[in-house]
Amino acid sequence: MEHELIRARFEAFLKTKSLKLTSQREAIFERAFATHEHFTAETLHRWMCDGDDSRGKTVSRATVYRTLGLLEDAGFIGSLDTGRGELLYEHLLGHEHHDHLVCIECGKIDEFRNDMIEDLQEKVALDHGFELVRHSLRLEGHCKDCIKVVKQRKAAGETSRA
Amino acid sequence: MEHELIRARFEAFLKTKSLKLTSQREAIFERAFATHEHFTAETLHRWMCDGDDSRGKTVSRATVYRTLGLLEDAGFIGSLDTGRGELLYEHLLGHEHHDHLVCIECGKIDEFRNDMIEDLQEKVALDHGFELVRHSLRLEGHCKDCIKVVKQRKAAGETSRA
DNA sequence: GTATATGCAAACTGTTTGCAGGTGA
DNA sequence: TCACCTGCAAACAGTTTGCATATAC
Repeated sequence: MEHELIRARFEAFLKTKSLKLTSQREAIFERAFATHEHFTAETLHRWMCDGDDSRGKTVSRATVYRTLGLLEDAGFIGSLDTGRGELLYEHLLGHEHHDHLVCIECGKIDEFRNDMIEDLQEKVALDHGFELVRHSLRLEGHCKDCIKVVKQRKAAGETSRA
Repeated sequence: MEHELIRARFEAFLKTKSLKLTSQREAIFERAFATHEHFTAETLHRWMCDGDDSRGKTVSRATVYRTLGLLEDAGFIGSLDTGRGELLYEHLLGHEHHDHLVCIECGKIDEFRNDMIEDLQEKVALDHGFELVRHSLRLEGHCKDCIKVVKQRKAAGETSRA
């Protein structure tokens, strides 16, 4: 989806909700859609404070959290939890639904979509009398690059716990 | 699996790790395996303080967290995040691997197992060069009982945000 | 003009940690 | 005995909130 179009939708959304188009909301929105990575609220805040954004507009932490919540409610961005007490965001518009592969070694995140899994989930929900609203599927393991590292470490003799 | 057997495994585990069988660890272990519900560290702590446990042994919050971590590392219990900054535990022994259906209305948690989904996950990981270590799949929606409630609410006129 | 936003700092939640004293093997 | 544990309270991270001030419409 074109950036212009997404931007227009954002403005329309604010209008219909009688929310104001403030410079902060604009900056946060732009920054969130400028990246194709996943990011935490904290990361986004840092990006904006560090002037990594050309506009150099700084925004308070509170506003970042508030605005991300807003964007999520509106469906512009989605969140997935890292499994360790943090929320990762990603923009959704212009992006098909997908699930994630997370490398537990280096943190890399890959995306995938598998329609067969999606269909089976629907079926499972149905069988249990559930009306499926959303799902979160996270596959965790070692990515291509880390598999060797992990193997080497094992070969070098275990010193790990558990 | 028999309780006695699980208990024996727990003691064996402690022994092999040179960990001590303290009254606190014993009490936490027993309490965790006495329930078939999912629970948070906080909940378990409350259960124990409230003397809901016949032994009335109280244990500090810190020890509850430490012991649950221990039990998780050892594979006695598993954790799933609620999606909102809390960890839910469940005991694993005598319990096949399964995934969860969560009602976003009443919080009810159902379990399911679908081998086809499991296989497809392996396939996806393989296709991406990942070595799969674990996964977390959470289906969220409205359970049988809540579907009506939600419908009624909708019929009664939307007052919700977003 | 006024409802809505913002920034700040303080509050909150779930969890972890340092340390002095206690306890199981 | 002595390494390992515990309880406490303080520290932490991520996030939310109350309130006075600022701003979009």
